[in-house]
Amino acid sequence: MATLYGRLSRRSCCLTSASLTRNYNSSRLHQSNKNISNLIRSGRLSEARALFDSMKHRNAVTWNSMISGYIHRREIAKARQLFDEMPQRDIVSWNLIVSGYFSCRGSRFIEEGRKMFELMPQRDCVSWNTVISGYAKNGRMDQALKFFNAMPERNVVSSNAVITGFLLNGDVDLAVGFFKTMPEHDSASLCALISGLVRNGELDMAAGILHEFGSDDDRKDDLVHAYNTLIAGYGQRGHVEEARRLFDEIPDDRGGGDKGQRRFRRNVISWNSMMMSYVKAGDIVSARELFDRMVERDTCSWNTVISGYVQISNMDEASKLFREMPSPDVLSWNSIVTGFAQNGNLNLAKDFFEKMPHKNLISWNTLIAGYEKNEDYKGAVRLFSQMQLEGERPDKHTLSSVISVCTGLVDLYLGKQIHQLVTKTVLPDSPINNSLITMYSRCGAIVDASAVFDEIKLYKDVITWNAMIGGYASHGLAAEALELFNLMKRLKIHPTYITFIAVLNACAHAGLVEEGRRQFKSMVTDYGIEPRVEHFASLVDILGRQGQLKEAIHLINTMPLKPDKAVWGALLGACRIHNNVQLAIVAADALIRLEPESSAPYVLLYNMYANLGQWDDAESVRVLMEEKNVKKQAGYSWVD
DNA sequence: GTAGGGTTAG
Repeated sequence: MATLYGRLSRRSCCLTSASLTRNYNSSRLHQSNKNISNLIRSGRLSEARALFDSMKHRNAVTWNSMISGYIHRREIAKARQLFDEMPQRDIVSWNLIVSGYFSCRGSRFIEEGRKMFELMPQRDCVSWNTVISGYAKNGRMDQALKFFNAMPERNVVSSNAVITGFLLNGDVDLAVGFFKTMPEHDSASLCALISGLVRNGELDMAAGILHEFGSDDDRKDDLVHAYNTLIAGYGQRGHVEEARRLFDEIPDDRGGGDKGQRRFRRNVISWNSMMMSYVKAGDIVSARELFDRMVERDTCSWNTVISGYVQISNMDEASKLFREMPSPDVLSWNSIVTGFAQNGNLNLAKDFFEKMPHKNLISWNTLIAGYEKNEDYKGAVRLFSQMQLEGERPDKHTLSSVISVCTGLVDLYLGKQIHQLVTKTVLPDSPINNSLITMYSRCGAIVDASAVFDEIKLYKDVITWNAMIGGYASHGLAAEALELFNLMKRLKIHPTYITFIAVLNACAHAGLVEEGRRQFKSMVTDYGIEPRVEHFASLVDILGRQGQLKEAIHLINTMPLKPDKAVWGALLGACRIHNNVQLAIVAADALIRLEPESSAPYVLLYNMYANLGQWDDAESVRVLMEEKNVKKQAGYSWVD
């Protein structure tokens, strides 16, 4: 008995301790794996790697998690290195490495991904779908379809990837046709189709399909996703009524105890999307009404309504909500910084910026753009260097702001440095090129401006043309400006009112009265552009410079718009050139009415009298100025 | 740990 008991207990004791050890080890491994994936999820890749390196025992999941971490960061070389070092690769490792190559830009990577797919010891549905969606996302639908057709067993995911691919290429009809011939749809198929149609601007077609296929019972549980996409799509484009109609079609999620039974009902994203539609339409009252009616709000709900108040510059309400919200994230902070910066309150914007627990690139860009817009150029430059010191890499939004800063500072040296940074770090897009052209021409470097213009091979938008024509005009290069304008017209690029401001300015600088009149007329009759006060100012400038002062004042008296300070300023400048004191008094008088605090008209009149030797009159202008308590501003000299 | 779909900030 005792022997038997002893044997048994010894044996079971043995067994128990072995299995305990095994269990202990496996649960430790499991815990470490979980820690790795949590670290990766929160973006702490190097900590994950340190934990990975410290682990004595690893399994395939450990390796695969680490590989997927590198793939998410687009560090494919490191992912590949781990893949090669891995003692035993399973099918997930292979799928990961294939998807890693396909998610990198460039055909070299895609070919490598395909090569890895072909090397796979075995393949499952995921492997095939990875390749199909990889090709589809890179616009290679020929290859995607080739693999789709060659696949031994397809599932819905395969077809959904094809739909997404068609829609990324803008092939709306192919996508819809493919969807209709699919053997089975699931909620993701419908959602992929709807969101692709929305991206292609086919909102009403999307609504039709949603109503036609959305009533199938088996997908009611996820139908709300498709509705949300379409609500947001209508909202983004300002069709708030259509958005609201869809929102009202979804059964309400508030009150009532039958939540479990009703599968198709509003969720937080439906409410957020509807609020966003109102915010986009500038209807903060309706957005707020929805916000107050919501039962469950998430961070995005708060952010949406806060951004609504920021948009209408109601910073009291925006910051009140910001203080009330439970857990503000980077977006909430960025909205508040945007709001204060837009309202010219740079100090508060900076205060909030410095208090942020986490900053991202957008935080920096927001503040730098705010400084630029408020013309605190030195502050913007300080922030830009601070940003780089703190290891944040500027993107094209940053650089675009900083180029405008150089324009504001008229700092050609800094401008050239930024230009070099642009060439090294980003693919310059239209806004970047346009601000480079403006920067160079403001800094007097018209040759560099036209070099930027000439280097744009692919696409010049109308703003690019305007910037270049305006640059030539302000440098007095009327022939170049007009030549470019003619080229633009030959290329069928439709000029805007800004183009004509530049063209008229060019005529003014070159003394081309008839050409100026002709262009002004052509603007109205050939292009249907309503003349603005700036155009009249240019025309007055054109006439005035050539001494046609009577024609100029007649134009001012008969123009259909109220002449502003640019119009009267042009006349006053012309009077000075041609020594017409009588008319100068009229112009100066009008300018003083518009801007009583400005000293410029007084100084100009004073100098004119002085030039003519009429010192008594000059003195009376100075006395008048003193009486009206106008201070002479820097930059205006008593001496002409 | 791998393939397809939804909302917010510059």
